[in-house]
Amino acid sequence: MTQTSFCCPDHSGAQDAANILLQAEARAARMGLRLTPVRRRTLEMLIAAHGAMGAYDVLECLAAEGYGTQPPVAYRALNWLVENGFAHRIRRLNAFTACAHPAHDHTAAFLICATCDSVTEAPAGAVSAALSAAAEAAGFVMDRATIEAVGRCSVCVEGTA
Amino acid sequence: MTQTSFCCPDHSGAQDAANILLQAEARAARMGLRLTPVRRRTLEMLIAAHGAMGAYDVLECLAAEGYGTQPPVAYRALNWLVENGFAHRIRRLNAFTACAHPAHDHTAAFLICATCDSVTEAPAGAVSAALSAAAEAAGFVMDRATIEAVGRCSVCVEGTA
DNA sequence: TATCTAACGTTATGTCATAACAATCAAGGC
DNA sequence: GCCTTGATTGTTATGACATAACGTTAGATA
Ligand SMILES: [Zn+2]
Ligand SMILES: [Zn+2]
Ligand SMILES: [Zn+2]
Ligand SMILES: [Zn+2]
Repeated sequence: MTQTSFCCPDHSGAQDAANILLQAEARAARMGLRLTPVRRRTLEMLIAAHGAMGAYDVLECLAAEGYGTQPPVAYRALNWLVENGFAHRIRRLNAFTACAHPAHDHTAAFLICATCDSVTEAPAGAVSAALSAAAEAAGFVMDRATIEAVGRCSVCVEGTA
Repeated sequence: MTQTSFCCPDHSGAQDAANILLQAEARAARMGLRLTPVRRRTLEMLIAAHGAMGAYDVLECLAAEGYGTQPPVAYRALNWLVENGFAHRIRRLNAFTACAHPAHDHTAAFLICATCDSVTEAPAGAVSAALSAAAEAAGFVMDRATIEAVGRCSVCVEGTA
């Protein structure tokens, strides 16, 4: 796997795959987090997938490479990656995707294309702030958020227009 | 069922249950939508539940009242309600909730309390606008969105402080 | 080395959701 | 009225997603 950049316009501004992995490794070392073989391989898969993967897709790959063959193996690795900021869960798709910016903590928003199924991580600072403000108006203290938009990506909009 | 107002502070500003149902009926009539017995009963349940209900919870109630006993019965009613703006789906909970403002189309945000499991629908105009803007910056055209915050509601914050 | 804990793997089960098809019902044209 | 047509409701069966519980292994600690 020597891919050094993404292939579609949706990701023109994203870090390339190798760079994402480097950021993740640096962060794991810095925080004393154990990026074990299963976890690391799972993360590599998510990065290479260039989009969202279901837990059972991940499991299939892991099993083919000699790791465990049962669902908890995939779910444990995926949940650990999510909890530690290396990946995100896309609830609308019941799927997971590698974080594009694992170097720093952040709330992410996802742009899900209804036509080509692509998933793009977008900066959600302003959105998160607006949501937090709306919550505060109701006396609600926000810990974390799920923010997902469904529509058409730039490629598919072009095709339709 | 003659409840005319909600019981907890989280909903102090919400329309009361009967009023929500009236709004929904008016809207159905106005738009020529068929609020059939199963659909109407399902909506009433969601309103009375005063929070989110899983599809299988709904199914259990419907079955007990003489409607169908199999999952598609509940899912069809729930999906119809969601598609036509009478209810919302809470993805984080794999559950559904009655729309608090069925009179007009809107993007909703949900405040999910991690302590007491309450779910509150909050106005999401500003949040949706911010998300739409972030999407547009990526050339993405947003159709609809899932916006859910997890944290602690005003009641539970009080208790902890 | 002895001990402790995190991580891994398994079996088994639970929960959520839909495909496919048959029966029924409401509305419009004859 | 009677038939056609599409929407709605019901069923059986299956698929997809996720976790509980427990034993084993591997790394760290003393
Ligand atoms: Zn991220
Ligand atoms: Zn697309
Ligand atoms: Zn609503
Ligand atoms: Zn609460």
